[in-house]
Amino acid sequence: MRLQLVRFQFASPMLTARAQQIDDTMTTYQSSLLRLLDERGYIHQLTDAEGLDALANKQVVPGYIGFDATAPSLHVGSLVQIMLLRRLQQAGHKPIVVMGGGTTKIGDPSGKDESRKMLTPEVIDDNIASIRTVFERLLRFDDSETGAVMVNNDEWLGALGYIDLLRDVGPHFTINRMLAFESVKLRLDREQPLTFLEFNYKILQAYDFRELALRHDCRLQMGGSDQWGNIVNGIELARRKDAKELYGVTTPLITTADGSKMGKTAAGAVWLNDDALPAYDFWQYWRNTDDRDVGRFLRLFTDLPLEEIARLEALEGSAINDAKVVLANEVTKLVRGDDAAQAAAQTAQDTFAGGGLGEDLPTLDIPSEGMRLGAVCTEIGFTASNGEAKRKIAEGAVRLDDEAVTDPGFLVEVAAGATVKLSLGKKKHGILRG
RNA sequence: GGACAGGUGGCCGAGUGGUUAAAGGCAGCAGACUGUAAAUCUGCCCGCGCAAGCGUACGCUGGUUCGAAUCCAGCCCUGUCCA
Repeated sequence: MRLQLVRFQFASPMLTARAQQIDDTMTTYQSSLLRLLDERGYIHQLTDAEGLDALANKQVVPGYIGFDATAPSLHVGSLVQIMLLRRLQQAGHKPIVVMGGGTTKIGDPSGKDESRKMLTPEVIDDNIASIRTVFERLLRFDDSETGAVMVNNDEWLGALGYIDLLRDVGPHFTINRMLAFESVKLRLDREQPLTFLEFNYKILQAYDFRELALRHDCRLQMGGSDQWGNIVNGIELARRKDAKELYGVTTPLITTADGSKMGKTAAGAVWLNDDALPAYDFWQYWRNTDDRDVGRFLRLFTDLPLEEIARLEALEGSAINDAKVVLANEVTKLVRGDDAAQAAAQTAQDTFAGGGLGEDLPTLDIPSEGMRLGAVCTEIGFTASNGEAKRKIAEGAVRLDDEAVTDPGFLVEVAAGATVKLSLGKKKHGILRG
């Protein structure tokens, strides 16, 4: 929190020399790629705007973004990067999804307080397979020139011997410069440990870019602003080793208007995979977007035309809620598919506007002998523990069929075949079935 | 290997023998106000139990004491400086 302000001050002049901060006065781009990225708000920094602009105008540019394989699903925090690959493809270029199977074995020190636990190769492979399903909705994978491909950096990192690596790329990194990295400094400033293993992450990331340039003629790496240093490292490495000209783009750190990072809720991360988070909850996340974020998010996370977005964004007062519904519909459609989006929207409509029950709400079967209200709240997932449920009940936050129930011991009974609406607060609604 | 500092609830951070399930802040949840927004005010915020109550908890293991997050010993881990 306290270091956030100096976040973008890169200490080494070497790193910033070729960077170009994008500002309002930036001249318009020639290539449809950079125009698209620029007008939709994806660009934070570019290594060589003119060079990339010219290249994108002249040929299909293969570009990649690296993703973690530490969990079976990515979450909303990665969605900007995924959308960025989608834009790349929309602009007629080739997206390369790099899964960090090899680097996951190490752990990226960026921003993290503590070292990650190491995962077994089997778990990593399963994670990658699961994550791939989301990419398949948002990108077109095929063998054509602009078809997306997914690769695992374990393919090359795994085969690399340590000595070979040291001899090959080691000479191109100085400790002096590595120490200047924000992610490294952060750890040191906090007096937290940074292992040598994690320290090496930077070298491997640079190696990825070079390897992709050789294998897939990849010319562009994109990523979050925290990846700037890694991207520049890769570019430097390829220039020195192979005399290749590569390019980098970073996106702004996408925060919500109240300053927090995207994708965290009390219940946990907002996962992209179907089986990690119900579509209804995913839809609700977007429906609850802060007013100030609506326009920005529509540009970043939907394919709606800019004129349409401008119109929605201009809505004032409670009318902006319509824009939020559109946002929720569109994003859910992209990430979860049409059906899921429609079901979630319909459920929200029925539940909130209609005051009734939507089919897509979480549902719990009540045994014939009944169930205590506190247990019901926890079982359906509205509260984390019975204690919390009881507190909420005592506070008058829990309603059955819109009637507040304040007795934590209340025995919930639902006649066979009947349904009762359970609500906790304004936003959490569910169905109890007899 | 040596000297010093430190390890507290999701995070930050008080607390040096009892009234401490542990100040305060952040995050979170709920109530009021609204628009399923923001801001603000209020309440809640370890677990189990309908409840009385019980069980866990201040790096780990033992010890002192009627009583320990607080004292002692050993160990583990982290940082800083030195070798």
